[in-house]
Amino acid sequence: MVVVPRQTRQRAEILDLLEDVDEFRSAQQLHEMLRARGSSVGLATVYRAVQSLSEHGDVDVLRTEDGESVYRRCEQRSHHHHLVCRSCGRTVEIEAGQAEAWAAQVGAAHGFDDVDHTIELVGTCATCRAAAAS
Amino acid sequence: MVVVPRQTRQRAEILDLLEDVDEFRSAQQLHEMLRARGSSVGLATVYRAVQSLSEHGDVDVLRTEDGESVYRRCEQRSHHHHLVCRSCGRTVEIEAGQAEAWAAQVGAAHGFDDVDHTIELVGTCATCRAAAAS
DNA sequence: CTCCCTCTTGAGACTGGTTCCCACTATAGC
DNA sequence: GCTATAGTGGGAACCAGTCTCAAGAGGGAG
Repeated sequence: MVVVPRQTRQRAEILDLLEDVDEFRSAQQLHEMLRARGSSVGLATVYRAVQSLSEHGDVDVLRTEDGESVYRRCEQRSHHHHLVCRSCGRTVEIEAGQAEAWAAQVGAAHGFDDVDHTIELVGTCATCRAAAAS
Repeated sequence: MVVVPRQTRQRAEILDLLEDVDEFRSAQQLHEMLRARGSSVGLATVYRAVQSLSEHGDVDVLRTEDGESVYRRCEQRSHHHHLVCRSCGRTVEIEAGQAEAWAAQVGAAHGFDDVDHTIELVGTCATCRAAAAS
């Protein structure tokens, strides 16, 4: 009962773009980047694409501090978390087995079932720290 | 240089309300609840109040899945995390020493400094699970 | 107790991200 | 190729949250 999205020029271009980008980007940024590349795709289409991609697990979504959704194509298709540089946006995908075990255990201790967790790390990467010290 | 907010009827009423509420609520919900109680406070004022309260650490803020900010008066004034029931909103404040140590360690391993973390747990509490099984 | 400066309030305008609407277009199975 | 059907796009709509600014209140000085 899984619906496979139809293959269109627009979706292909959005996927292409996501391949080339390594940081989390908002739908609007992606839209602008597409126009800059010379391909015209509607903003609504970008939103639809990233949404369906994220539902299928092909891109990861994060909410920025000001509530914007940002998207990124991740290497690992399995469940993982992110360590993001607050200055340059560089992103490292991290395993969180330990933290997840902890989450499950804490949930169980309080009688909670089906415990989902949100774990994200934000810091300053070595490069940016060096740059700031100049 | 810390500015103490002036004491007004509106702020008092908002604090009062927060005392009586045990789940995370949005500014809009709080506003409605105030009107239901018969006290008229502007929506903008509710936003201003919860914002300043959260800056002073008097209430905790969470972002819901759809990007809304929700507020709750917490027992612990020190840094802590939450385990929230996805069905009834019941909230347990939890210590996360283990997870925090892990976060700091992972950050350091990748050369990141000043690593902040976001850790929230959502599950189904025992009461709601029992109710669902009926 | 009063005055007055200053901070706060509140109604409504505004912003910006996101979704909806709907006529038009392009895809894919036949 | 044809056609049913899903996808597209531009603009309107939506909604949480912020801003504006005139009117209202708090609270220290006198």
